[in-house]
Amino acid sequence: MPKISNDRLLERRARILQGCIRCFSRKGFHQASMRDICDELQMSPGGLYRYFRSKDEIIVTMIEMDRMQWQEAFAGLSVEQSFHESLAALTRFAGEVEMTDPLVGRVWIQIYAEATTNPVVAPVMAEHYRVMSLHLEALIKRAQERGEVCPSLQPPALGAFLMSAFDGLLLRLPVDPSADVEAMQQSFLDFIQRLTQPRKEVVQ
Amino acid sequence: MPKISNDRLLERRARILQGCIRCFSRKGFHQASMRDICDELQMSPGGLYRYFRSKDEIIVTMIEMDRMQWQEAFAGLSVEQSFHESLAALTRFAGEVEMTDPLVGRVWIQIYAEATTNPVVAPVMAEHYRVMSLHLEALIKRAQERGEVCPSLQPPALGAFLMSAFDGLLLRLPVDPSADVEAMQQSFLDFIQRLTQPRKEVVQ
DNA sequence: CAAAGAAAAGCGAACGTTCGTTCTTTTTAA
DNA sequence: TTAAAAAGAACGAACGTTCGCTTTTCTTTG
Repeated sequence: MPKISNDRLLERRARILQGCIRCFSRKGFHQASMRDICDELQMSPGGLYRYFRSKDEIIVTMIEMDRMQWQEAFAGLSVEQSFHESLAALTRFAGEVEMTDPLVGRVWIQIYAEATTNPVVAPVMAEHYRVMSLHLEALIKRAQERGEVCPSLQPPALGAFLMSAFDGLLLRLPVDPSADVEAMQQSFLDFIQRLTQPRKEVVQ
Repeated sequence: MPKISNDRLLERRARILQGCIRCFSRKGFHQASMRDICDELQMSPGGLYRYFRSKDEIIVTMIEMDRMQWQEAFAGLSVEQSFHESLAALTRFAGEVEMTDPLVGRVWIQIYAEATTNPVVAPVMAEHYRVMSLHLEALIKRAQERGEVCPSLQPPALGAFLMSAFDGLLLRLPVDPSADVEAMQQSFLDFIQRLTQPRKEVVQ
């Protein structure tokens, strides 16, 4: 009874998701048909549907995998790192998993779009966003306690600002072919450093 | 010979676009069928296709209409306004045409998504983004010449940062039901004020 | 230790819908 | 009377998904 091992199953699903990213980034979520995905992966519809019950489940799984990766990224931050070192590390991580590979960035815009109308995707995406926001706000609060970030800045508002800035970068990349992701990320970090540093008046 | 007048034709097209916004925001660009749009507008496919040659042309027209509106918004800025008054005015405009009505915000995410893969939409969106960026950079340069914005900040990088922040807000709204658009816009403006104000060292 | 057996894994044709668009027909208004 | 405008039936293509069949692979057994 050749029941696939759990590791093999996860590996298969991961491989399928990679193929889906290629297809979605090439044609878009709804333009890429299940047949396209099958062709890309050299498998049959029947085989594909053994690993994902529906097209929606594919996109939902993508979001959940991303959430797990971000969870690890936040967990991997050291308390010894400064606020700006932490932000830089997170930015580097974002670049690696979402932006440097232009394929993934495109797919993320499509996931956001899908979440606006698809009732299966919406709650998963909302939860993803909520968790990310909380992580970022916690990071800001800690930085304020250590005097690295001006205490007059409200963590929820500042967190929203930072998240929006980097999310917005995601929107720009496919539309601006001349954009240099890493240079932009670095300049964003510089701006944030300048914005958040405590004022002399406040320190005194 | 009832040939429609030019005004009436434009009015018709505008009404159709409004209906499309309702449909797209409800179901998404690809999930909303031409039939859905016809039902929403109480017209027939034949009638609809008299005003738009294809579904792509609808979304392209939406982008071009938006570009014209923004062109007017930038043109309407007074040279007497301070940089931050100008930004506030633009933000208010963005709120009115794109964010306060949650329908439109959703549709814009879909337009971005469509632009990542649809070869008809992509160049129109790229041009839209390019023009917006140039306007914003020009505004920043003028502000620097008048000493309202720290001259050490690079206009292209700062412009990209500001645009990303507000674009990112667009992404957040449908995903975060608790978000208060206007409060967030205000806090963003405050952050930008703090970020851009000239430093004492530089002024001296 | 091979061969039988069983059940999961994989396949791909086929399903019923629905899609964007076209085209012929009817209505409308000058 | 006439030509534009609106209507809506009809088109072929393509969609996500299903389902019955074949292949593969591991356990069990002689």
